[in-house]
Amino acid sequence: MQKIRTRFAPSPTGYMHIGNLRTALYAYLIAKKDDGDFILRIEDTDQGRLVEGAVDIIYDTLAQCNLKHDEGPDLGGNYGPYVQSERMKSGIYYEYAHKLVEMGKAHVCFCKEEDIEAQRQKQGDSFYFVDPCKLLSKEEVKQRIDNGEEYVIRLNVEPEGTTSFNDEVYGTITVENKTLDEMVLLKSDGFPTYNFANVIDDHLMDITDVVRGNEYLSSTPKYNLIYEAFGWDIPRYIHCPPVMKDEHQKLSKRNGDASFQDLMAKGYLPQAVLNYIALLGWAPSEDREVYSLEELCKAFDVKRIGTTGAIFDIEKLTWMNGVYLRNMEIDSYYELVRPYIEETVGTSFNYKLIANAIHDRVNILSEISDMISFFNETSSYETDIYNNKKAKTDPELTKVILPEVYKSLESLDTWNNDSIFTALAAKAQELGYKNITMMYPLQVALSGRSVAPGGATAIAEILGKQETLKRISEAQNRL
RNA sequence: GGUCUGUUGGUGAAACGGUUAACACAUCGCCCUCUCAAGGCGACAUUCAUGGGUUCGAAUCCCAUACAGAUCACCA
Repeated sequence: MQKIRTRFAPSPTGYMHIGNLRTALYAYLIAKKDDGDFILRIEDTDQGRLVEGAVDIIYDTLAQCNLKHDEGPDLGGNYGPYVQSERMKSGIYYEYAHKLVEMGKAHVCFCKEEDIEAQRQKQGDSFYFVDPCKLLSKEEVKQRIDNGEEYVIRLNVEPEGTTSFNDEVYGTITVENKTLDEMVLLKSDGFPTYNFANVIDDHLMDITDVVRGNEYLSSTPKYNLIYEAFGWDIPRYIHCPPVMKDEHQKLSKRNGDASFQDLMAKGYLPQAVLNYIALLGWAPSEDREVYSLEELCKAFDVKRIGTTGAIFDIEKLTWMNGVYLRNMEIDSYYELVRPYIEETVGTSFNYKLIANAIHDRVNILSEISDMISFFNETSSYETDIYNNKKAKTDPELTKVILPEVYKSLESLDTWNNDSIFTALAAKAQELGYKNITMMYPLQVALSGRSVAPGGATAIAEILGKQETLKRISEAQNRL
């Protein structure tokens, strides 16, 4: 069997959007499932849209996601160059376009763009462009070119009959040829059109599976006409449904939607993002959702790609990110979280203890700061924060609880979560309270919050004996 | 407007003519519990856009309608 080769062919716009990343993921999975090659090709023929550093964003994203390409501008390979603007320099597109003319599959056209447009306006929907230049004799064409007249090369299309192709996800699609234009292959400035360059490159690079967004579904018959004109093999097509922002709009830069970079900045993990977007438009055959990249390679099946646009749900991504954080190997987790902890709390506390306290509570890294900021100092609060139904506490009761807590802790020699808890639980029993009645006021005294990450005793352990006692006294003074 | 494609709960989705229409997120309960989480348990679509067929039997097949998206460039 022929080796599978897929490609990711982004244009460097300086923004890796989620739909694009997913297309890259699918292309990668399709190749890797069968030990194929995944190729990166940069499509930068639109010089006007070129953005500084944009190519690096593409490299960085693929690297962060561990989507390793086998060939590309940075790695080289047997099918280079891998940057379209460089390929253009060798004149391949020009040559292939003219070859098609010689073969009688395309023709030179001198029509003015404005004239065609005017005609289109006049005739409306019934418009079908019949190119008078098709009838020109070879000699006349040559002469006009020699005279310096501008021209384009257009594909010949017979208006009769239909063209159909098979898409792996959408099935067989048939269109009438008369709806197909005699598309421009080579522009009057000598540059190829995107569609033409794409076909030439894919063929020259031996791409077996073309993976792209379903917005290309309508133009695929045109692509096939080019393949057929050359007598080339048509690749397998895998058109992916769009990733939507809501029912009506795709996720896009224009709408200010999150890019991959934005998600990273918010503290999402690349693996979680990848896992989540794999599930947008594709469903595994087993009842499972959490997959590593490797596992995705095995489980992925083109046949299970859906046909309808999927709305990007940040809440589910957030949940999944939390799953990744919780499932992480503990030392990696410490290292990952350490900078976030030290950034808001400094190095005066044991970062591992704090990391443990927030382990089950963090879904995205950017939440950490707010979660633990009270370790620096408690924010101001009203005394009615001590009113707690479940703990049956109120400010008055707190006035008697806090001194008891203080006394118990003051005499404690061993300072850790267990010893603190044991001492307070014993005290509670002695006084005839439920544990929570002792713990809740302590939590408030130490954190200034009604809700805190970790129990009161865990917080006390992290703060240390001295700071704990100090905060209890301060809290008493406020009452 | 022409052409192409699609339509299962708030969201992602499964189902390949016969099930009480999986599962996950979210939501809401309960349990656990020193708060909140995490974890456990449970609730949540009499119904698969609508209307017709075909069939003993339809979310699944066919046809119409509605709605949505894509595409109709010398842009990529």
